[in-house]
Amino acid sequence: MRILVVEDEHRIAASIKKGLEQEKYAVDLAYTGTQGYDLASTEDYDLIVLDLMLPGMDGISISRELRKNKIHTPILMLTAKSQTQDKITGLDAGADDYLTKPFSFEELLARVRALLRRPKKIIDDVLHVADLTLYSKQYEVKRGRIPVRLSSKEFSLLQYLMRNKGQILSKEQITTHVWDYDADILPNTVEVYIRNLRNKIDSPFPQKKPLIQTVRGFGYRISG
Amino acid sequence: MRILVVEDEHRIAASIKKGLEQEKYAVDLAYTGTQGYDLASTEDYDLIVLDLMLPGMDGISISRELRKNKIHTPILMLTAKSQTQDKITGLDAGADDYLTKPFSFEELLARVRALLRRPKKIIDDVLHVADLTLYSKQYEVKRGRIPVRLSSKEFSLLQYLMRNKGQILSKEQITTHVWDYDADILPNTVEVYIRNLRNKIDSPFPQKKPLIQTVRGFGYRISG
DNA sequence: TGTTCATTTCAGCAGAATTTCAGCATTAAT
DNA sequence: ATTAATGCTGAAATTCTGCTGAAATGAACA
Repeated sequence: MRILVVEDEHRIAASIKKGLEQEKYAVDLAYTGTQGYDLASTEDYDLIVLDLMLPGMDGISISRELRKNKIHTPILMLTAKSQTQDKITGLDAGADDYLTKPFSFEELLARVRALLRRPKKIIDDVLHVADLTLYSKQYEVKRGRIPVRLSSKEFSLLQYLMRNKGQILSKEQITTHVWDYDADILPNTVEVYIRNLRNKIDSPFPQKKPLIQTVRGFGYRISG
Repeated sequence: MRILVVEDEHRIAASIKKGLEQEKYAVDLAYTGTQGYDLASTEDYDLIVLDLMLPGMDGISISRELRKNKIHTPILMLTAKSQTQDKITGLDAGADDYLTKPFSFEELLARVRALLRRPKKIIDDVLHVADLTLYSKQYEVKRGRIPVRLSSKEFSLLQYLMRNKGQILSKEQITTHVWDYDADILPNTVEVYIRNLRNKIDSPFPQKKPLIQTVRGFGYRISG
């Protein structure tokens, strides 16, 4: 799957690229509107992630021009504020979905997958690891029959771990996926949140095998 | 009997159309998800045959959106693989039956007939949560036997909460559902309306368990 | 025009969540 | 055994969220 990211803020662009590449997508970057438009109209992408405000040629114009030229690559528009008007104009211009900054990488990924129509992602509404269950829609987590109360960050982190159960996830991977792209998070923060999670899903059940494992030097993993 | 078939593979779509027309059904075709959704939400069909994988908008989203908008036309979902998980998700999303590809036309016909025979579901006019009752047509709300006077926004908000009872609804979800699409509403407005509702349906009944719950970091939920 | 009611915003507060910090513990490598 | 590096922990610092009383705005209507 090839994805083109058109975003003038290099830092954000780089962070998106990195995250998507970890998900095994092939990512090209463009930093200006014109460059983005040229690539989009000459190369064959599966998805275009398009910033609304760009030097050279703004996102809406690009979108409109591409559609006019019968290029129907799905477009995910990034907009700075939740300006309803922007959203409408963007969708009018041919964007397929939009995302309001700032967003966490998981949100971006969810939209990307939706646009690429991966049926896989539809499945993960309810996640299981051993007797731990996470209901994404209800924001509910249970160990066996016991409900577990989590804060929203704790919830996102657990969700990310469970979506990748059995896999070792580095602290860096965790921060790029669970936090907003512009969050400047110390690795220690992840450690603290891991501890919080353990205190809520492992420590209260000493008779059960702990689910969250530390893999020294690499990261963390959840498995049953 | 009017049937809408949403299927991107033209060959399959044409074949279904032909077969159904031989059975004296009136058949419309849509080749993309968005087109399908538009037709389904504006025209009055007796049945929708919906492919799961579609360009533009997948079957599950269409299904979910239609149900959300109180369109209860029976849906027969066509799925490529016999993924149980897909089926469950599909049923959750409001589909009434399934058919796994590839199928014979006779199988399809059997399901179509079964679904058309079913008595039409009655739309939920009267909503209940514990002893709270909301009469949509009458714009009337009662806690037990006591009538409660609500403003129109309060009413819409309560209706939305009750239609999704037990589910956590974020402030953003609430604003997009209860307010006009172009309303630019602060999250605080939702907070204020929640307070108003509480003052009318919970606070006056201190002996009863409050129905509206805050789930910090996620949103609000009504449940009995 | 004024009055009333509904709607929306504002500003301040309290408490919760998030993040950092500094010291300690554990591990792996010499 | 010594030493870095890495991870863990309690607690403090900071930021964020939700709640609230009250004010501003808007709409309906006499």
